[in-house]
Amino acid sequence: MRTHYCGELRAEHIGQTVTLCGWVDRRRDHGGVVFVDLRDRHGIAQIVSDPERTPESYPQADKVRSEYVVRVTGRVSGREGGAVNPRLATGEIEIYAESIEILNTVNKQLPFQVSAADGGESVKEELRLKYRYLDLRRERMANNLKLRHDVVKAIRRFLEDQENFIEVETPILNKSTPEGARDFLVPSRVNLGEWFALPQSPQLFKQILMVAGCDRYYQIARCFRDEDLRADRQPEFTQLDMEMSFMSEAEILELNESLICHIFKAVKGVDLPRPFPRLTYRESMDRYGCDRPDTRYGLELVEVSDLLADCGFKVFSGAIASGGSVKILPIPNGNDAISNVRIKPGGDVFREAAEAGAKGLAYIRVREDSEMDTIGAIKTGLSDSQKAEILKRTGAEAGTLLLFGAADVNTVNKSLDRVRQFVAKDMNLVPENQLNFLWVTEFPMFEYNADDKRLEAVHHPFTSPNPEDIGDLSTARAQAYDIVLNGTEIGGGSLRIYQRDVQEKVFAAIGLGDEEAQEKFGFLLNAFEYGTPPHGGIAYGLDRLVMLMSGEESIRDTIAFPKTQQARCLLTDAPASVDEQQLKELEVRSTYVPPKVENS
RNA sequence: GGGACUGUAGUUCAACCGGUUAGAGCACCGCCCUGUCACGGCGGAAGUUGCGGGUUCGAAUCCCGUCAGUCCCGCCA
Repeated sequence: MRTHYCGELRAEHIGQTVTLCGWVDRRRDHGGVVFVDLRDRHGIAQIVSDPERTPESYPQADKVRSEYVVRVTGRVSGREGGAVNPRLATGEIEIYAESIEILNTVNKQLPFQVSAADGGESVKEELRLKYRYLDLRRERMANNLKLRHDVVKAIRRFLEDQENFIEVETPILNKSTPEGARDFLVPSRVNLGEWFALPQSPQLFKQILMVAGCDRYYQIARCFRDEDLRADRQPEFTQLDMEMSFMSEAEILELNESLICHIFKAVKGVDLPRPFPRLTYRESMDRYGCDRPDTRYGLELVEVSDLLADCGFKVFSGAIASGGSVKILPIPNGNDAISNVRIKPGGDVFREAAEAGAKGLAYIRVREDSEMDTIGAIKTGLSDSQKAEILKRTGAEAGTLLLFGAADVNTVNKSLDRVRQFVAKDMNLVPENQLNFLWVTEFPMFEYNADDKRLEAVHHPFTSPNPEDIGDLSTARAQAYDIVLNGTEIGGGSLRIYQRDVQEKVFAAIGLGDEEAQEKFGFLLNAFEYGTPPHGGIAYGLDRLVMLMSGEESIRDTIAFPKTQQARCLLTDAPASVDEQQLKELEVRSTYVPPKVENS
C-alpha cells in the first residue's frame, strides 16, 4: 500500500517515486499550487500539487482537509534554496503528487487540532481523554508512547539478552491478601460466593518462582490497587517486576544500576555516573527529612535537638522535652529571597510547613558579622555559645535564612521536607537536565500504626530483617532498598525471608496469627518447606519512570488509556452498570442506594 | 471522607464593581490568491455562559445546591 514512511524521506530519496499513507496535518492552498503536510508516526512530509507539473492531483488536493486519511504517489524532489525548511526533518525534499487518493474523510468538526504546528495551545484533559485516539495522534503523546516502548524494549534486551532473566506471566485472577491497598474483587461464577482479587503486585508468585528454581524472573506486570487517584497514581498501573536467587543485596543493587544505565544509554544516549550514591534510611531522614530526597540541590537539614534541649525559648525546649526534636533548614541567600511575611501565618512558606502539621516556622536571619536578626524570645532565649554553635553547624554566612522546625520528629521532618522542596523551586535552585539517582537502604521493618495500635510492615511482610537486628524485630532494620530519581521513588525492593521460622516471626510481629497466616499465605509457607533459595527482588513503577524521562507531570500522559481522578474512562465510559442477569448468575446483589438528588 | 482551583462559540481564552445585542485568536464554511511551511486577503456561520434553584428592576458575574475535570490531604504493605 505504501513504499515509505513520510518522516523517513531524505535528500537521498530524490528522484524516486514513492507512495505514502497518512493523515493530512495541514493544507496550504495558494489558488494554484497546493501544499499538503502529510503526517504518519515517523513525521511529516510536504506534498505538492502543482498545476504545471502535476495537474492530475489537483482535484483531490483541493478536497482534502485536516486529518483526512490519504494515499499519495509521487516523485521525491529536492527543494531549492529558500524553499528548504530547516525546521522539518524532511525539509530538504518534497513530493510532487501524481495521485492523491482519499482513503477516509473527517465528517465532524475536530474537537481539537491535532497538528503540532498550531502552537502549543493546551487542550483540556477531559476533552483529550474523551477523544483519546485524536490525542494520541498528536506529536507529544505519540512521542510518549514511543518512549515508553523504547524503555520496555531496552529493559527486555538487557534482562533477557545480557542477564539471563526470563519473563513469566503470573495470574491476574488471584486471592485477596491482608495488608496493603484495597483490592479489586471479581466474583467467581463457578465457585459461587467466592471472590478473586486482582493482584496489587505479583509478589507472592515471583517468590514461588524462585522456589521453583526459576533463578531470574522478570515481568512487565499490570497491578491493581483500589485507592484514590493522584497525578502519579492510577488504579491500574505497570511495574517492571524482578526477582532473583542467590544474590546479595549489593549484587542486586549493582545489577539494577546496570539496568538503569542501559535504559538511559539505549533510550536517551546518556551515560550515567556510577555507582549511584547510597544513603541509609536513617541518614536520609536526618539530612533531608524524607526517604526519597532530591539531591539536585543542597538545603540539607541540621539537627540541633541536643544543643537546644535546655534553651530559654520554650517552643524549642518544650518540643524536645516532650520527645520531639528541633532541626534547622539553612537557606543561603534566603534573607533576600524570603520575606518575613512569607514565613508568618498567611505566607506561602508558612503554609507549606503548616500543611505538614507544623504550628509555625521560627527563623533567624544571619547578617554581617554573624549578627542574628530574629524575634526577641529567641534572641534572649539562646545563649551566646548556642548561637555560635548554630552558626557553626549550619555553616551560615551573611544572608542565610535559618528556618526552624520544632515538634515531634515526624512533623519536623515532614514540614521541613516540604519547605525545602518548596524553597528550592521558588528560588530556582533545581537544575534542569540533571539526573540524580540514589539508593536508600536499611529501611525499618515496621512502623507503628496508632489507629490500629499495631506494627505494620513498611515494605511488605516478606521482607527479610537485617540479621544483626533479629533479636528485637520491633526496631529491626530491613534488607530493603528504594531507588530514587530526582526526589521521586521509581522502584523498591528487598531481600526476602526464605526460612519459615523467620517468616512466622514477622507475621507474629504484625499481629497475623498462625491460623490467618496459614489461610492467607499457606501456599507460600508450604513452599518454604521444600528447599527455598535465598532470593530478593525489586519492582519499578514503569509509568513513573517514563513520566520522568518524558518530562510529563502526570502518569496519565504515559498511559495510552488512563482513568480520570474519579476512576472513570472518558473514552469508553467505564465503569458501567451490568445486566441484572449477569449479577444473578454470580449470585451478586448490589445494596447500593443512589443518593437522592434534590432540586430536580 | 476533606480542602482548593476550573467550567463562556468546535477550541483556547476575554468580558472591570451586577448594567446595551456576551467578544477575540485558531478551527470551520464561502470567495480570491502559483512557493507556502503557524501562508496570506475578504466575507460568513457559530453561544441553554456545565446543570438546577435563589437574590435582584437586571446575573456569565453574587448566594445555595449539583455534575464534570484537575491539584492536594486522608488513603496508597
